[in-house]
Formats: sequence, C-alpha cells, structure tokens
Amino acid sequence: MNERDAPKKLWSTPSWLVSRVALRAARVVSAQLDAAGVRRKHFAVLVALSESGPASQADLGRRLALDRSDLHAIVADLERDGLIDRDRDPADARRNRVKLTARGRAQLRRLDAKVDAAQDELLAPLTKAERAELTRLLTRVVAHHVERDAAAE
Amino acid sequence: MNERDAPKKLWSTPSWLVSRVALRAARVVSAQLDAAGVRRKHFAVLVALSESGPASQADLGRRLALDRSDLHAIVADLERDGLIDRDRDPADARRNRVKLTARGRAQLRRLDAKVDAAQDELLAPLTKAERAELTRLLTRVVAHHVERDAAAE
DNA sequence: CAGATCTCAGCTATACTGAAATGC
DNA sequence: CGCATTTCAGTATAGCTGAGATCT
Repeated sequence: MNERDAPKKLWSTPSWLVSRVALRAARVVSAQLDAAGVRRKHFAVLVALSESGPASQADLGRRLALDRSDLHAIVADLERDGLIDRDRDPADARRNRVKLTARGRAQLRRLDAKVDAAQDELLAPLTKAERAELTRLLTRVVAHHVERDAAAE
Repeated sequence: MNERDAPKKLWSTPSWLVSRVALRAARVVSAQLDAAGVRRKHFAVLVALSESGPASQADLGRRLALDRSDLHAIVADLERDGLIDRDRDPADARRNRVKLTARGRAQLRRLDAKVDAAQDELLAPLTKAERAELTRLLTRVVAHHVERDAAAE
C-alpha cells in the first residue's frame, strides 16, 4: 500500500498530479543543491543576476515571483556567503543594487550542472521528445496565468 | 516586470515550471474548496474513502502520501464537521476505522464539481488533447518515482 | 503629497520528525 | 519481544501580510 494505490480520481486530476511532481522536483533539486549549502530560491536569484545583470531586490522579486520579505533573507544569505554584492543604487537611493561576485558566478556554474542533473532524475521515465512536450505544456499553463494576473493588474 | 520576465533558464527548467504550475493549481483548487470550508487534503481523504470504503488512518496516509501526523488533524476536522465517522477496528484495536457519513458523501459530490471546475481553470489554455497528454506525462513521472521509492523499501 | 523600496515581525499551510501510549 | 497504529509536540520551508523608515 502506497501512493500508487491512491484513488483513481486523483490519478486523473491534473492539479493533484502536478502537486506530486512538484514535491518530487523540490526533493531532487534540493538534494543536489544541499551539498553546496544553497536552496532553490537562492539559485533562482543567482540565475536572474547572471542573465540580466545587477537588479534591485524589488525587481528580482517581481521577476522570480518571490516575496520582498523572503528575498530580503535570501539576499542576506548570498551576501554573507560572498556570492553577491549589495550597495545603494546611485540613481535611486531607495534601491539596493544587487550584483553577482566572481565567486557567485563560479558557484552558479557548478549549481547549473547540479540542477541539470536533477532535471534528468526528475524526468527519467520520459524520452527527450516527451520532456520537450511536457515543458511546452507547462510553459503554456504558467504563461496563461501570468498574463491573467497582469491583465487584472 | 513580472514573472514573465523570469530568466530564460528557469522557463526551460521543468522543475521550476512544475513548481509554478503547482502553486497555481493549489490556488485555484483552494479557492473552489474554501467556500465549503474544506482543504485539499480533506478532499483527498473523502475521495479515498468514497472509492475504497472504510480505512485506517495509517492506510489513508500511505495511499495519499499524507503524514500520520497531518492525517490526525485532517480526520479530526472531518469528524467535527460530521463528514466521517470514526471507531475502533474490531479486527485490530490499534486501528481507527474511518468511514464516510451520508453527509460526507453528499458533500463530496459538491466538492467533486468544484474541483473539476478548478481543473478547467488551471488548464484553460490547453486543448482537450493537450490536457490528456499533460496528464499522461505527469502520471508517468509520478508513477516512476513511486516505484523507485517502493523498490528502495 | 502619493508611491516605491527595504526591513522586520509575524502569520498560515505543507511536509516532516521524535517519542510516548497502546495493541498485535 | 519486535512491530504497527494513533496521538501529540515540535521543526523547516514556502508563501504571504502589516507596518515603519527612507527616499523619489
């Protein structure tokens, strides 16, 4: 008796399935990142800084859908570990300008490989084409809800 | 600036996408169930009891992948609301025998419709065929990890 | 002035652990 | 005895809220 004996109704309910997959995803990704002492949100922040350059905390929060409050703690962790630098934005003194350090950049390269390995572990039973299709469908769902939120202001 | 401006790297990372979809799923389902004063886990327990008849808490926990501790609280809620009955299992006095009441059965019918509506809301941008394909792929992923856990004992 | 940003204290829900009491 | 079940207390993380201080 285990999860495989869950009600048929749930096995055909996308919201239940996606929650189960999200839990597995969190586990495999966290397991990969744990050794580096980094959590998933920390990784997301490093990725965003690497891709788009320095940003304010408010900006990072909006782009990554992270709360200002959580972001505050994450950025403090990353700064303590020397992976990012923080200073006042000279153009707008309300903002903290957050940027990757060389050490953060190097750490991100290592983390990238670990996160890629976790994807492989998560999607092990799927072919390459199926993984692409799953990614496409999930992307469409997320995009739809993001646009709906934006339309609602 | 919002989630749509998240790093491209994340938009192509299945674990990130599936977490975002799971959050949206939790929101739309919870919104539907809130009015009835029921949460998602409560719904899952009702579904399991309806499909397979009376069960012990340990059994429900294994089948629904819910912790014994959480299940304790859920079952207490459902009993307080008159949706389930609980008594000692005469065949094994360690077990609580949990079963649906008539009221629970009636409530479940209403909740079923609400959860179905939430699926529609969640998967709005997808065609029927795409929804079926997404469900199939997610099922394969969950089943894979469930079997792996079972094999590891 | 209204509005944005950062910080801090706290909240709820979810997932999980340890241990005691009871019964097989 | 070892093992299963229930109950209870407690932990960690994610997502979120309210409010104050500061700045545009």
